[in-house]
Amino acid sequence: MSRNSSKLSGVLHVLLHMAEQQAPVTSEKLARIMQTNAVVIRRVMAGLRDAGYVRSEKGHGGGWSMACDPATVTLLDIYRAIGSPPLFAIGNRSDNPDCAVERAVNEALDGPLRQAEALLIDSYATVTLASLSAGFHRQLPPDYASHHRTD
Amino acid sequence: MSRNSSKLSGVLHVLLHMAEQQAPVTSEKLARIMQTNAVVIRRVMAGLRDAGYVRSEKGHGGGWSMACDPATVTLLDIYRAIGSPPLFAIGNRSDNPDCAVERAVNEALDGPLRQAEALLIDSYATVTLASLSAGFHRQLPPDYASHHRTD
DNA sequence: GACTCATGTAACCTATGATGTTACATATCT
DNA sequence: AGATATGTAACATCATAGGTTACATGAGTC
Repeated sequence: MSRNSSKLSGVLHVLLHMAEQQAPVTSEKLARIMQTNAVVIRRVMAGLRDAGYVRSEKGHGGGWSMACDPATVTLLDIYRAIGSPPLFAIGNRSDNPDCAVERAVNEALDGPLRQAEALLIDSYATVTLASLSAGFHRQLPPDYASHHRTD
Repeated sequence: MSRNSSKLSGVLHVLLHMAEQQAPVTSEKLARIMQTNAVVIRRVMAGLRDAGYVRSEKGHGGGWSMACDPATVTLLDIYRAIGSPPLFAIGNRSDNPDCAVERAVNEALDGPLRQAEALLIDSYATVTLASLSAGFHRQLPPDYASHHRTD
């Protein structure tokens, strides 16, 4: 794992796996795929459920399933659904500095940062879950499931 | 302080203050300006010294002083001198995933990330310390020192 | 030479955040 | 009733950044 974790990357991974399944998938199975804990899955999926992108059902035969059309949901939608976590590791030391020097530094750094943020947001807005799935099936046509036993 | 700290922002602040001074400035004074510890200052300045942008002198009258022409040193130079810390808070869960789904996700996220990185790097390469100083003097012409007593 | 001031650096402490884990309540299906 | 799942709080663990102390070294002052 790289040092800068990304809920986004993990959530997308989970979503694509779910989209491949007809029946609901349990947190346990998803956790096995993601090599993490079922509670962690539930935590991170809560945002998607509240946003209406997935559905969760309790009891026998329960689990997680898609509640949206992957062709109409973008990476930006997912990013927002998980709470729009910070994109950048760098930023200003202080948001409202008394020091004029610091204000000048902040201004110089902020412009590019804002541009880069807009670029990321715009890019993610143009990629749908369906196009991600397509890209995935292109590179591995036949038996996608060979890597993860989910049962 | 915002949650994502930035050595870069802090270092630039220090540099601009130093550039205003003729005589060397001690770590203690810089620490007071930055509201931190002298050891932290020395730690972060070590990279700049090794890169030759500043000089440090021991003993009486010692401290930190500029060893470069602010007109020729860019924010990118400084960024690299402090070790090119990660720019982004998001990234891939895994760099070499066995899972084809995860590879597809990574590819989709990586492109925009790379573009955004290039944008930041290019922007910072066009801003010199001198232009930062100029921007600062423009917004506060007369007595810049009123905020920070350094003696 | 003794004294003071300053950096250089290792070692340690502390706070924070991300993630993992346990425990238990609740809902659903057989 | 019993088995299966989610929902969630509470706690444990780990990594990182930042702060602090301690002490060695070098450079001026007297």
